[in-house]
Amino acid sequence: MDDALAFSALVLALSGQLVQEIHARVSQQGFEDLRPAHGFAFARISLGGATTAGLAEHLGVTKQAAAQLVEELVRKGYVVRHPHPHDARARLLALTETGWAATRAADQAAQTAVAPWREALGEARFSELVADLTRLTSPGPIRPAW
Amino acid sequence: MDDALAFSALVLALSGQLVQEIHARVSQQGFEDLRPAHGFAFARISLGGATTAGLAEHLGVTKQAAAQLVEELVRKGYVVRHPHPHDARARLLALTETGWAATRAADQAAQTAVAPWREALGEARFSELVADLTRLTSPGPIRPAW
DNA sequence: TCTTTATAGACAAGTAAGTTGTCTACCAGG
DNA sequence: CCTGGTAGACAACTTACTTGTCTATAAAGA
Repeated sequence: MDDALAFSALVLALSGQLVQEIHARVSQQGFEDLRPAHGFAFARISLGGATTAGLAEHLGVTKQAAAQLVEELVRKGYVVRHPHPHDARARLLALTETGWAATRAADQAAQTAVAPWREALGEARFSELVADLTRLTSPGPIRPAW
Repeated sequence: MDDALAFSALVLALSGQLVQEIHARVSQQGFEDLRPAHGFAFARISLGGATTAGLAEHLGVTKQAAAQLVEELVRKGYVVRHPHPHDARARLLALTETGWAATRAADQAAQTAVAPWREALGEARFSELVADLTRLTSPGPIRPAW
């Protein structure tokens, strides 16, 4: 077979489509100043205990880039910096209520975007696919495709 | 269920992984001055009849961006511009022998990158998945995820 | 045939989101 | 208490685009 490139292109197209769809719905809910990358920052920050440097590693960017992103999110009111209890150099990141609202909006948008796949595959095959994805996809930084 | 965001993240991670793996192998074959985006340009140009403006539409970028990309590929010896037989404004794009060699390398790299999926799913389920992808993924411009 | 409108591509400048490089303040292990 | 490592800030630079404008050519209608 030689549909390997086609398969890759399709997966890339699908991921782009999901990202775009989620982003569009989140924007529509009033969060127009957020970009797709912000969602992955929110996901990390919402777990608690995140610092700028930790976020940088999670996102696979330099800490300078992460610092810029955090600064932007703070300025826009989605994130606050708290003093770190055990390290005077570091700041603990946390979501504001607005940040949580955006996170909930993204979650709902993702459900809607993924719904066609759930339907098309059926719940069983969908779960299998998720399992395969979890197994075969090496856990790495969350980054745009290139 | 609320694994919709997780599913999206996994698909994104997978596409990034495929792109990176293909890119790495192509680089290793001696094409170190190519980026992932170039591959999609090659794919369009190899079909024949491509112009800069047509390429721009295919890639989902402005024609200025496409012109820069073409200029770069010409400078690096992967692409040549021929006069268009019926339109004195346009130039027909074509791959050089080096361009074809890079295309073949990418194809082979994709096979290798996709092989684990073929094995894990089995040929039948893999084909089903490709069919589902083809059906559910709206044909759009080939772009990085964001 | 002439005029209008659209298109291919070039040239120039601006922008977004990263990068490298350097610095200070603070931490932790010997 | 010194020495090497880390968190984050500040600055300059780079890349891969963008918008805006221009000329030459094409195509279609009066």
